[in-house]
Amino acid sequence: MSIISNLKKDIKEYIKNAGYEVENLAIETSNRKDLGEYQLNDAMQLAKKYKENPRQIAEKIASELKKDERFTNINIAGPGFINISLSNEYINEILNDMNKDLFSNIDKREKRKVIIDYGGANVAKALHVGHLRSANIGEALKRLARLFGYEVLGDAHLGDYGRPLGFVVLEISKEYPDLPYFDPNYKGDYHELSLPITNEELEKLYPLASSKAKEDESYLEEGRIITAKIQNHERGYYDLWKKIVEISKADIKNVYDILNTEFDLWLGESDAVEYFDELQEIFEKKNLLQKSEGAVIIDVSRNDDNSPMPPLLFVKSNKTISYETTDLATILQRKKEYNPDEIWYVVDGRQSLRFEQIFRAVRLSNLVREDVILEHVNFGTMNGKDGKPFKTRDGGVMTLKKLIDIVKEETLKRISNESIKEEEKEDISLSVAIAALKYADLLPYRATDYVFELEKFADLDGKTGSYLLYSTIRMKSLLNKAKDINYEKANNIMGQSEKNIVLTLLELNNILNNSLDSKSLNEIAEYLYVLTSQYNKFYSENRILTEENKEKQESWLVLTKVVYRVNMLLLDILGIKVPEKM
RNA sequence: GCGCUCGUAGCUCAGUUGGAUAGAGUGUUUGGCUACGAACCAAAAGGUCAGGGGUUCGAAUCCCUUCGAGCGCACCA
Repeated sequence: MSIISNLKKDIKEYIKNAGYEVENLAIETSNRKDLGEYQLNDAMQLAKKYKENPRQIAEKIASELKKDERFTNINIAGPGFINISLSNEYINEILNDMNKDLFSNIDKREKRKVIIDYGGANVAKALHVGHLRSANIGEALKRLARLFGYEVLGDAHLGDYGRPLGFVVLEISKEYPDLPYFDPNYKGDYHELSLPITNEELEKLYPLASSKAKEDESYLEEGRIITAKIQNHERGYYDLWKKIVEISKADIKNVYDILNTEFDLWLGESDAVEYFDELQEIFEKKNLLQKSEGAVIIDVSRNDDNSPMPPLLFVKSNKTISYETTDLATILQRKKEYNPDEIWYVVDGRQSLRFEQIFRAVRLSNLVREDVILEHVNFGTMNGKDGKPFKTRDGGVMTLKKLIDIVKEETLKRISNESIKEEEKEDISLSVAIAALKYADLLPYRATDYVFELEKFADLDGKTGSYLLYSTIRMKSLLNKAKDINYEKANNIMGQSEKNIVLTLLELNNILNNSLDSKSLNEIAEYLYVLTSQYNKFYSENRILTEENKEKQESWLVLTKVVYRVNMLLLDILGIKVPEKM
């Protein structure tokens, strides 16, 4: 068990000895550091429950706490706040314990199998800034859950099955009508053909087709027909579509690689379609399918709904499968192939109604066990400064590649370290740029609506990814220079700056648990900054390598090592790689 | 119209199972490199927590209300 959990358990015991029972201990780091390091707020809450004077309760608890020599400076203030500080001996003990084994200070959880759906990339469409959050949050949640002992599969869940693909194929048929894919007499093997179209060209086709469709009804109809042809696996069209997916997937993977985002599964919507018939059977047996306006729908409304709940569209009136149905089929697929305990959908919050419909349909049909958790891990919408969906200055979409390039240019300018060779600068500036981007993206609370500002991401001073990298690299550099010094144990952590760092380290387990519970990374991002800036303050106040008091030096090096390792752990969870130098 | 989310420093955001004096970064002003890496450190200034009412020992946090913003409301995925 982690030190902090042990500590809480013991305090609960003291409260019990004083004659009171608490479920969740109300202890937190004090915001009155002049009075104590921790504040225990249970006395006031117990006063209501036991109908006693809170000051008297606090007195009784405090006298129990005073028996423990780990605590010092126990005092009572206001209506019944109990202030507690930790003894120097205990502070040193905490640090040594973390140095011995960092991971034993993180409370593991019962193993669960989780699939996280956090891709959202669409075939033949460039990844844009809107995909950043999904990738960053999903990837970090995957790593965080694994730290706690979960078995996690990340799925890219490619958008490879809708009308956009029909439009892209339609547009190719207009521009390259001579391709064998459109020749009904072609008998050869499509697999061996190479498509004379690059990914960049593919990405331009859908917007083009889409704008044409808006003006031209017959063009729209052609697109619908082709979409149906692909969905019906019609020879030629289906093969061309598979080729497009292949080209596009390679490019998407490339960008995800740069973002340190690694999927275990690269399934797409199309992979779930083979489960459609079985899905339909399940819903039919339960009598859940109804005909309405030429479509097949599922009524997912309930009597206690306080607003109209639209039905889930199962099959559209043009006989194609809706997005929601594809998701239902995917759930069936996941159940049969992976049998997860939980599925998390890291998707923009604007889709919450849709997920509500899907989840209701799952429950109505008992598609999965009742105890399987399905959760829409929603995140805030990305807008421009004007509050409208983000656009670049010329009104276009900011692609992720473009954004990465812009930030990389900024970081390149900042490299002033003379020991860095020209040929290393490219890699280093990219690493720093990715760190800056990911950190800026993960710092706000997950569900907060996102105001996208280029300056916010390109900023390299203050509370940024580059600050964390710089500081962490500096710690590593210091530890390297101290490698001939023998240091194993801290017993001289005395100064306030040093003690504050250990107190922050003590919070690690709480922070990680809170993050997993809220499925938001902002607490970890904030914690990294607090820990790092506390360390930097300490660093600027002391000269470790030339310190003559060897006990002090040894303690400081242990402290540096633990902070360094915590930083490396947390940066890894956020999906941020640390370069050797910068 | 109905529903969801929200309104905190000039700007961008934390803080919401109710805790003491509401925080950070940035920007502004100022100080610190002959230094273990100054992409750093220190300090100052900056607030009616959108307005009003309520609940209680205590409210940015919970309830009611007004104003304002964003999003969603079956055949786009």
